[in-house]
Amino acid sequence: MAAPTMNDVAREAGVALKTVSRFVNGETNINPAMAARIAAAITTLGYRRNLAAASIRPGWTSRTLGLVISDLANPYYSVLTRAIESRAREHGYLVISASSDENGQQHDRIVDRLMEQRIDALIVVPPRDAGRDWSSVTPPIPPLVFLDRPVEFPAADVILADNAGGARTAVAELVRNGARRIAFVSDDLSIYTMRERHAGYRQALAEAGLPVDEQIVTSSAHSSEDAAAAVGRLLRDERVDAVFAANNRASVGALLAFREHRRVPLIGFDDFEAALLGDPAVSVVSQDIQEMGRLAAEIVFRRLAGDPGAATTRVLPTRLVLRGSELP
Amino acid sequence: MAAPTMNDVAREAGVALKTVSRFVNGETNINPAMAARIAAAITTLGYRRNLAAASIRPGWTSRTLGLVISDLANPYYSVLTRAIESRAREHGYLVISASSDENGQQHDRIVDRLMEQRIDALIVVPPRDAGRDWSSVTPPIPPLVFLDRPVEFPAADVILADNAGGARTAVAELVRNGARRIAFVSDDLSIYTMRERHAGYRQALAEAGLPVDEQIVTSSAHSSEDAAAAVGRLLRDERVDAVFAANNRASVGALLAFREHRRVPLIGFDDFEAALLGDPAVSVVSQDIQEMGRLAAEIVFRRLAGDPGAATTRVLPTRLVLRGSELP
DNA sequence: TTGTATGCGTTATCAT
DNA sequence: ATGATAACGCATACAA
Repeated sequence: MAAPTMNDVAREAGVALKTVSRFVNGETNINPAMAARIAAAITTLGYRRNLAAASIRPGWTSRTLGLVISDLANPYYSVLTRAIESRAREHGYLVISASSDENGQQHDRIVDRLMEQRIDALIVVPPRDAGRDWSSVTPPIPPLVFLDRPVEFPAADVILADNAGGARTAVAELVRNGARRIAFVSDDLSIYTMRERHAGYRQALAEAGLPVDEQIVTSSAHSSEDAAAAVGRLLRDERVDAVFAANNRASVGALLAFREHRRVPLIGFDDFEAALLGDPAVSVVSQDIQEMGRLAAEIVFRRLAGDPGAATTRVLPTRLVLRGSELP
Repeated sequence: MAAPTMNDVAREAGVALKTVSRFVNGETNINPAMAARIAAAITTLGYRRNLAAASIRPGWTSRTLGLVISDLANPYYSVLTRAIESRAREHGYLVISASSDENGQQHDRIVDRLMEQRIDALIVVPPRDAGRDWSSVTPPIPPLVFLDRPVEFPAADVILADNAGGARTAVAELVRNGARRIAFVSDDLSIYTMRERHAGYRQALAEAGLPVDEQIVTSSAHSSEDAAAAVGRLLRDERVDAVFAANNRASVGALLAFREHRRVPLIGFDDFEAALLGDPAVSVVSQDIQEMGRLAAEIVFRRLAGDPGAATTRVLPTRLVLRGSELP
């Protein structure tokens, strides 16, 4: 009833345990006759090797990656996860992913559990509210890559997007098209990416010699419904003549609000499926999420292969995709 | 340099291995003084237990779930995965998920690997092109749940959505609003859900006494771009007076085509983010994906708790959400 | 309450 | 080429 083991196979085939191990591990120096007997025994018994048992041997690992993101239900993270998963499988690795919901405690519990599961490497999107103090974590620590948000931890590689630069370019474009009073809609500014995009927004205004008015900056748009309500309020200000939406939820919210009030020029951060369906289609600051995932996996496997180089920080460029919604 | 083990902790604390094991497993009968020494040793050494090692002991498991879906980048599956992940964590379980890309070989490799990793249970969306012949898989097999598509395997539970019924209701609604020549747009009919929705479409037409015209049935819409092109072609037929889109990609494609040609009444299968942004908003047959994930997890943990009941097949209802696009 | 000895399924050493 | 035996990190009878 219990799962058959190598020992069972060895007995069934009338060979020694070690020979089965050799066969299973694809070693070549093995008598064809014995190999056939072993193969037959494996089939009749329905034997499957136990990788968990194998992985506790010195020099062996779980061939498993840990990934901690904010929320897999958000397309941004699911596309990212998919990209990492694809690369991982090319290397024979499986991915264990889990969502922190931006909750520091939940994040920490997940990380602890993944470490106990002995994942070979860890890719982490740090949660909004701090989470674990990495600097106090004692080695050995598996290869560690932070995504999207920087963390003070010398041993880890970091991959960021050019959030500030992308936002700045987008807002400058709105200004170039004649906007003078541009509203800013984002999720909580305690989130690094939101802060950076907000900084880019302010920088663009400053460069254009335009004033920053906190009345038209709102950072409470967690869902698209929140964002729709917020933009609705902002549009009551007749002088608001454009909107910069700092994430895809905010963009969707702006579109919803436009339906009920009035349309103004809009650029959003992050591409989203519905962007093409707007009339006009929605212009966005696009980041290459797949590239970020690919790069994270590449770094991880380079580290696992033994690359001892100093930790790196990569900032990926963003791209302003103009589709019409930026125009008055 | 290597990760510290229980033995290291025991030596550091000056106690026996077993006492550390007791402490780590939260047993109570333990001398407070020793407990303190052990706690200190764990901190200084940075000890973390090795769950992989623990899991090979009889009676212990990996506390890990395997999940095989089609494509995590598709919002349908990412929401599903997220729902399962949330429930799993409530039970102290981690989820290893992987995408088959509807490829039978890839699916089988993933399943094999997950079994070798000794996941405690397996949740599977069977791939389009057959994949593994489950009936030939030898026990013991972990608790197994098939999602979205039925499989001939008596030991497994199955959760389906009412694909045919949902499609039938939607098409009937289009008919009720005066449509007489309704185009059908779907992904490949080799996919079970597409076949079922197609059957519902035909049934509704039959019940309305309307003819089925294969000229306006297209099943090559894998992406929204494919779907847009297909719908564009269909709309050249002046008499096409409505579209039923059999999945969310097809719905998006229809909306794109409407922009370039003409708008006709539309109902889609599966809700999608952009549905609310259309003008009019897009009516859909909505399935409760979260409920499906929740239910899958519930069944799994009931089986893991030892429920020996016969395998069940659940068919979840769909809901027709009318938002305006169904009208002429 | 604490410790000793044994085994889980696997791979590695070293002999044959 | 094959096999006996030890070891991986952990938990559990069982003894003390």
